[in-house]
Amino acid sequence: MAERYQPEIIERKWQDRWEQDQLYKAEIDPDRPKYYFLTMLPYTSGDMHIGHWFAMTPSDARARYLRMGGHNVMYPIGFDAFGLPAENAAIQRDIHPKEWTYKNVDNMRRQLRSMGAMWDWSREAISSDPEYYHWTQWFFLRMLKNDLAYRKMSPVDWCPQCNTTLAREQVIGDNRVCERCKTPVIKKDLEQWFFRITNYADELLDFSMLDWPETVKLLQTNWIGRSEGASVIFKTEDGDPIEVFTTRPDTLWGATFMVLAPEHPLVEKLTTPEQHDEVHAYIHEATRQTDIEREALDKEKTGVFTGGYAINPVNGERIPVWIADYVLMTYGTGAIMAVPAHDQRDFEFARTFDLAVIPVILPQGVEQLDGETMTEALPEYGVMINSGELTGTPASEAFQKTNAYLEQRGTGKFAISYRLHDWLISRQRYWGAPIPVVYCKQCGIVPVPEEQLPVELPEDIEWRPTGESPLKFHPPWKSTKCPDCGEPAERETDTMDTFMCSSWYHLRYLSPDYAAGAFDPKEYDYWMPVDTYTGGVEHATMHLIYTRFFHKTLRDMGVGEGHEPMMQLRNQGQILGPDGQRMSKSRGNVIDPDEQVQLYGADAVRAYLMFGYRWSEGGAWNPDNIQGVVRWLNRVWTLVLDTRGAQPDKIDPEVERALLRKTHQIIQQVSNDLDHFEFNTVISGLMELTNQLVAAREAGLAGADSFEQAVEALLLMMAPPTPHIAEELWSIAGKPYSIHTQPWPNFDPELAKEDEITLVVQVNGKVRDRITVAAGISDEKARELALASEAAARFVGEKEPREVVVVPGRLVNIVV
RNA sequence: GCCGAAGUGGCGGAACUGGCAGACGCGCGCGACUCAAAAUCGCGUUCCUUCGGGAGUGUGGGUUCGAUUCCCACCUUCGGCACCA
Repeated sequence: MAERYQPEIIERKWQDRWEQDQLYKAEIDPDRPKYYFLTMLPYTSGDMHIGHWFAMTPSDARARYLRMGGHNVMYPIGFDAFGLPAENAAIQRDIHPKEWTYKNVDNMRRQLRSMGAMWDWSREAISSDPEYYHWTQWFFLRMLKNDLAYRKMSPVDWCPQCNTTLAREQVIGDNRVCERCKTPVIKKDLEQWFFRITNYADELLDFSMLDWPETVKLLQTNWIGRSEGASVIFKTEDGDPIEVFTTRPDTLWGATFMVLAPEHPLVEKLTTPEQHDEVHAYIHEATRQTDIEREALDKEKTGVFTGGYAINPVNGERIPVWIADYVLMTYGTGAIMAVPAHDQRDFEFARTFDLAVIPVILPQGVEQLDGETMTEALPEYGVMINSGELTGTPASEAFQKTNAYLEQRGTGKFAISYRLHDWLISRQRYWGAPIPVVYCKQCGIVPVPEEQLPVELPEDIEWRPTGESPLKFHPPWKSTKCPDCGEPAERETDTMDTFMCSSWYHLRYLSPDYAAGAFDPKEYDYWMPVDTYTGGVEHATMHLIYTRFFHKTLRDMGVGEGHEPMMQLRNQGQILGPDGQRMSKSRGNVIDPDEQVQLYGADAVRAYLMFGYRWSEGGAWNPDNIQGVVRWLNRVWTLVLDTRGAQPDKIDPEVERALLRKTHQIIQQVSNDLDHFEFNTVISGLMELTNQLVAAREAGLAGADSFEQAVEALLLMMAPPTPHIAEELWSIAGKPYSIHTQPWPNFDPELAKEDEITLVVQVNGKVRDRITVAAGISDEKARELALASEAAARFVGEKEPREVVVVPGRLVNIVV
C-alpha cells in the first residue's frame, strides 16, 4: 500500500522548494501579457484571521490559473502598519507601537507563507517603514504644491479629561463617553489638513472604464451624492448673507423659515439676548451627537428659535431663523431654507413648532391646498402658485425658470452640491506618517523640502496614560528650524490618516526598494494599471474612493498615467464565527487559521473556503463541512497512487468515452468558474471528475491513455486551488517540475459534447414526462415526441392543445 | 434613520440569458468490509400522500405557456455611514 497523504510534510517541502527557486518572482517580460493581481493588504493586527484566508486564497487560485493560462502574473503582498491599534497596544501593554507592529509583521509573514500562495515576497512593502512613508509624505507635498491640500477648522471628538482626540470606536454608549475615563465627550475645533477630493467629484462618478460590481458603483455614486439645484442668498435683517443650497428652487416662495446648523458661524450674531441661554444649551447637546443620530428621519424634531430673522429674497417676507441638529455643517452650506408645504422634514418641524405652512406648488391631480390643514408635505413637482410673477409656471419649466429669475435678480443661480466632502487627513496621533510641514512665525506654513524627507518619527517617546499624542510633548523633535528663513520653528505634530498610506501601496509594490522616487517608472509602465483587485465590500466608499482620487491627482501632476488605478474589482464576503456572529476575541468565536492548517493542511483549508461558501457572500464557519474536502483530497491521493484493477485489454469504449466527456466538460466549467470568481463550483466540478475517475477505475480503466489524460487534467486543474497536493502528485506521477509552470489543460468541445439529452415534457407548465433523445433533435421532432408521450397525454385528456412551446434542446410545454 | 446586499432541504450551497429546483458536499439512515470499532466503499435522503398525485426557493400580491430568476409591497439578517482598518 502506498504511503498516506500527509499534508504537513508535503506542504512544508514544496513551500521551501518554491521559495528557493523563486518560482513566484514576477519580472518584466515584454513578450508575455502582464497581469497585476492585487488583493487588499492586511492590517498588522497580530494574527491572520480565517477571513484573510477567505479573501486571499481564492484570489491566489485565480492568479495561478491566469499564470497557467500564459499571463505574466504579479501577486504581491505587504502590510498596512500605521494606525490606532498599535497605540492602544502601547497604552494597554506598555509596548512601543513600532515593536508591536513589527512583531506582528513577523508572525503574519509566517502565516501568509503557510497559505502556499504565490506571493512575490521580493515586492513586500510596509507602510510604517521610513522608506515607505518618505513617499507618503512626498505625495502630501505634491498635493500641497498643486493646491489640493489646505487647512481649515474642523471639529473632532475630544475627551477633556484625557486631553486627546477620540476615534469613533473610542467613544462608547448612547451617552457618548470616553472609553478610558468615561468622561462625556465634547467637540473641539482644531485646525486640520484636508484634500480637495470634491474637485474630482464629477470624474469619480464616471465608472465607464471599470469592470466593478454594480453595487460598489452604486454605493460610490450615492456616497458622492451629486444633486442639481440652486444656490440662493438670503440676508439677515442686519444684511449678513446666508447662503443656502436647494434642489427645489421652484418652492422658494414657500420658504417660511430658515434652519441653521447649530455650528453655523452666524448663529452667535443672530441670537437675541432673550434666546441666548436656550440656544447655547441646544448647541451643546446637538454637537455631542453623531451625524448619524442627527440625520435620522424618524426621530422627533428638535430645534430652537434664535430670535433673529432673515428676508426671503423673492417675496421680501421676514422669516424666523432657527437652529436644529438635523442640519449638518458638513453638508451643503450648513443652512437651509425650510419649505414645510413641500418637504416632509420641514413640515414636521413646522408642525412641531407651529410655524407657517404656505403651499406654492400644485401637483397634478390636486385641486387646492390649505397650509393650515395639510397633513403631510407634497414633494412632487407641479404648477407654481403663490409665487409672484412665476405663478402659473408648469412643472416642466419650474426649475429652470426659477433659476433664471434668481440669476437675473442676482440673488441666486444654478448650482451643484455633493454629499461628498473634502478628505480630512489630519490625525492627532503618534503612529502615523508625520505631515511634513513646519510652522514659522515669519514665513507661516512652510513645506519640508523634498530632500529633507522623510520626516522620521522619533522613537524615544513617552506614553502618557492619557493617550495624548507623544509628538506634541517631544520638544527636541517638535522644535526645528524654518527651512526658508532658518529661524526657530515648530513641526506639525499631526500625522496622516492611514487611508493615505493605503491609497498608493499598489505603486510601492512595483519597486519597494526604489530610492529615487515613489516607484520605478519602468515597473509602472509595464505593470500598471492593476488588472484585478480583490477585497471586502466594506471598503466601497472610503478606501476605494480615496485610491481612485489619488490616482487621478497623480495623473494630473504627471506622476502617473491612465484614468483609473484598478480595472476589475471583485468583493468577497465575510467569514463569521460558528455562532453566525462576527468573529471577535471578546466573543471567543475566532477561528485560528494556524489551528485549521495543523488539523487538515493548507490545501484542505483553501479548498474548503472555496467550496463551502459563495465567495461574494461568505458565511458562518462550519467545523464539520471541511470533512468533505479532506475526504476528497484523500480520494485523489489514492486515485493516483493506487492503480489497482487495471485491465488494459478489456477497456469498455463507452466508459472511456464518458470519462473523456466528463473531463472536457469539467475543463470548460472550471475555466469559466475561475474566470468568474465562482470558486465553490470549481471544487464541486473537480469532485465530480474525481468521482467519475474512481468509477472508471472500478470499471478497469486504470492505466489506459484516456485515464492518464483525465488524471493529468485533474491535477493541472487542482494546481490553482490546492497547489501542494497537486505538485506532489504531479511529481509522483513522474511529470516535470513544476506543475505551476505548466499550461492550463486544453478544452476540446468535440469530446465534451453529449450524445443524448433529456427532453422534458410539460403540460401547462408542470413536468409530466422525461424522454431521452439524440442531442441534435429538431424542434419539429421534439414536438412530435412530446405529443406522443403517454404520460403527458393523460393530462392533456380529450382537450385540443391550445399552444405547444418548444425550447430547443430542453423542453416542450403543451398548453391546453 | 439613510445607502447597499442577502434570504433555496436538518446544514453549507448549485441552478449560464425566464425553461427538469436541490448539482457537489456535510449530517442522517441502511448495507458491505471487520471479532468489534474507526477509516473506507455502495445505496438512499425536500415535505406530505389514499402511491394517482399534491405542495415547495423569507411573506403577500402581480406579469408569463412557464418565475429561485422579472415587477410591487412587506419581514428578517448582514455591510457601510467619513478618526477601526
